[in-house]
Amino acid sequence: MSDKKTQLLEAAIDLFSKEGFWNTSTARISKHAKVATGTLFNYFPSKEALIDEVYVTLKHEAMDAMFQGPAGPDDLEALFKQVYVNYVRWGVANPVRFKLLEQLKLSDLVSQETQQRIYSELSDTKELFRSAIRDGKLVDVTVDYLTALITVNIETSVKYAVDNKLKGKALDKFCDKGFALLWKGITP
Amino acid sequence: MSDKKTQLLEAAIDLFSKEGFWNTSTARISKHAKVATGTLFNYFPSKEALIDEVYVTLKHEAMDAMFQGPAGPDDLEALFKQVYVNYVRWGVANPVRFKLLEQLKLSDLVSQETQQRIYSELSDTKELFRSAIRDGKLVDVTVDYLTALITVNIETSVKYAVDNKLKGKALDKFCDKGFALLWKGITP
Amino acid sequence: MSDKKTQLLEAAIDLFSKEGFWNTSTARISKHAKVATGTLFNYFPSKEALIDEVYVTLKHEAMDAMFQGPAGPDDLEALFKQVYVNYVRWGVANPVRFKLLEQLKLSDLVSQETQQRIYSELSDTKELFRSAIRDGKLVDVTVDYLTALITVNIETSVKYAVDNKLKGKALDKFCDKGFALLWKGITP
Amino acid sequence: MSDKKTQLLEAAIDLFSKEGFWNTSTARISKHAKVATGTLFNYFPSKEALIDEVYVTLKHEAMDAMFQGPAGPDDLEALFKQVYVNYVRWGVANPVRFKLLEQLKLSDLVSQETQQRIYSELSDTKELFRSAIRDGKLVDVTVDYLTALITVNIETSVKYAVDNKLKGKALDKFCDKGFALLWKGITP
DNA sequence: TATGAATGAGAATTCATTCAT
DNA sequence: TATGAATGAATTCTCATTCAT
Repeated sequence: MSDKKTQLLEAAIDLFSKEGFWNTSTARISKHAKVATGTLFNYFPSKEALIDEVYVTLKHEAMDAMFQGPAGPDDLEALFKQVYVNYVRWGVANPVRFKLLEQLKLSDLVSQETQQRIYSELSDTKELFRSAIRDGKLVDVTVDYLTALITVNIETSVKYAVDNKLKGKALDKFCDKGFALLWKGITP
Repeated sequence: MSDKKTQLLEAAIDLFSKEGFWNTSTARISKHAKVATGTLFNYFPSKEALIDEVYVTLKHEAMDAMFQGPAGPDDLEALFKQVYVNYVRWGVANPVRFKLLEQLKLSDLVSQETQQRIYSELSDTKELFRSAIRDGKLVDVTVDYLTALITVNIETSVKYAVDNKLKGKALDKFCDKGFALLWKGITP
Repeated sequence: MSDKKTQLLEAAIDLFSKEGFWNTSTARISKHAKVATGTLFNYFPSKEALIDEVYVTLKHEAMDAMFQGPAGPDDLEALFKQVYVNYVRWGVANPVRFKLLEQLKLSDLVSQETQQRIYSELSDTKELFRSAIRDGKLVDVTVDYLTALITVNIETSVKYAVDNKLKGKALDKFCDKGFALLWKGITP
Repeated sequence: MSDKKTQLLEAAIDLFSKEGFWNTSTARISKHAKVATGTLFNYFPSKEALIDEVYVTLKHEAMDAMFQGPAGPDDLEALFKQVYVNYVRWGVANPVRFKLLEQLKLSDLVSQETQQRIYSELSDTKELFRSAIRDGKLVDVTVDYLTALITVNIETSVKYAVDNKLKGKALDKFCDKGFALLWKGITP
């Protein structure tokens, strides 16, 4: 990715998280990225497109972080915990990016197409949920409802860890306890 | 509350939910409320103050709805379930207001003071949680974490019910199952 | 018509004729009219709408000037000459407005609707042409062609009189000769 | 003329006629001509210079078409008719170029120098008019006025033929009638 | 208290032109 | 000679807020 494009994305992330999307003009983003006002529009056709790309960038970073590690689909609990811990750790390590991602998700600023695109990248996970429910390994509610419940639980946990600046042993302990609680709540 | 003030708040709720906060100018709110542009500023010193008051209004409506019914602090499960069901019902009956409330909560548009004020009105509930944890009736995590988990679970449930337009028996059944899941997840 | 609206229209006419449409920004028009930049958009929803209204204003002025005088449809030649002379006189008296009108007509800047609206106000004249052709008082070509020929002849005559700053006796003489030429060209 | 220069001129003609001068950016012209944005400025020092050259190109094409054929200055009517018919035919065959030429003439976009240059190429014609007037073969008005009248008559005729898409016999007939009308109007 | 015309700073976006490669 | 990324001034239009009536 071009140098200037990266600069612009980073500047946008920085300013958006500090000041909010609507209080951050494209002019300020350009200035913060040390490029001319017109340059922004060489890389992003509109402010909306820039926001979309910020979202995709952060989402991919978060997903890359989450889906790391040795655990495979055979041991469901280990896999879930791995994702849980990975995400909490990423959030704690990148609080600005985490907060921004949360805000973007609910802001109506990301286009439908982009949200669909990201969503479709998670179809494997959804399939995993579906078969786990069918096999009686997870509680018997609709996939969508279960997915939503799990998602907000993890997000809330990350937010708590971030807000309380947990780290080291305390963070490990929090993860253990938090995941245990989640697992208890979603297994039959 | 003055007639015009109510008209303005209702017009704001209507337009905010239809078009979003940033696409709704004070001029359009005034027109929608059938008052002059200047009149809005007789009742609200600024657009931000109007948004704050919209938030307080909706939050109070939701809270009034939630904390209704016979159940008291003696039977914790019955009380929780009552709140759970009340909120889901309110959300299903007022999807526009529910959605708006959710958006406002995460938008950085409500001032810190207002959020604090609302939060402090919930101190009783928090106290209830605290003693329930101490008595071993709820899982042993911090009050803040538990409160957050319960809150997002309920919100997610309402959103699911709203999105799927559940009503009648199906809604009752969803509430039963959803609450059972929640209760299982937060009791030792 | 409101004071400010008139100021804006006059400022627009002045600047458009001096600098051209595309070199005249709305900001300069506002400043020239001694109102704030936003005020222009209280009276005209867009720059295009302003241009449209400038066109309508000038066109109506020109038409009001043309269709004055005692001659009626009974004496066709007298009527035509009256219009011819009226228009030449108006053009000579208002060279800036005349030039601007000519430019606007050919600039693609006036909306189709507005052109149609003006055109429809001339249906009487067209009807007069039609019946004169049918009665053998004018040469037998299509109404549209004849109208176009007469129009450009008059416009060319005005332009010549304007460019050469004819006035007084010289102007009268030019009108006599010019009209005689035109009349000779369009009568059988 | 260099290949790329021709491509650029043709691209400019194409886009100008489709979208207008002000809605056509140099970037789009370059892209349409399949050269880089900078290349345009290797051949034309500015957008204005490009427009000038478009004008000269089209004007020369039109003039080349007009002054063809066997008729000479001895038979004035035959010569005039030849020019008249040639121009109508060229306009009908090249409606896009004709329309563009008309627009350019009135747009203030062609520099004074260029207009002078073209004008001076027509001095022979003007001289022909002058002597014809002196010899009593054309009506006795100033050369400039007569030239202007004849010019707009022909242009109007071409426009009519173009707009009504005349061709074949209908076009021939129109030329005969139209020229007869013109000739009647400018001969004593 | 109600009105709504007026304000002017600020927003997103465009585009002719330059210049290092 | 050809390229096309970079520039930044300029443009149209918006809108929260004010204030004279």
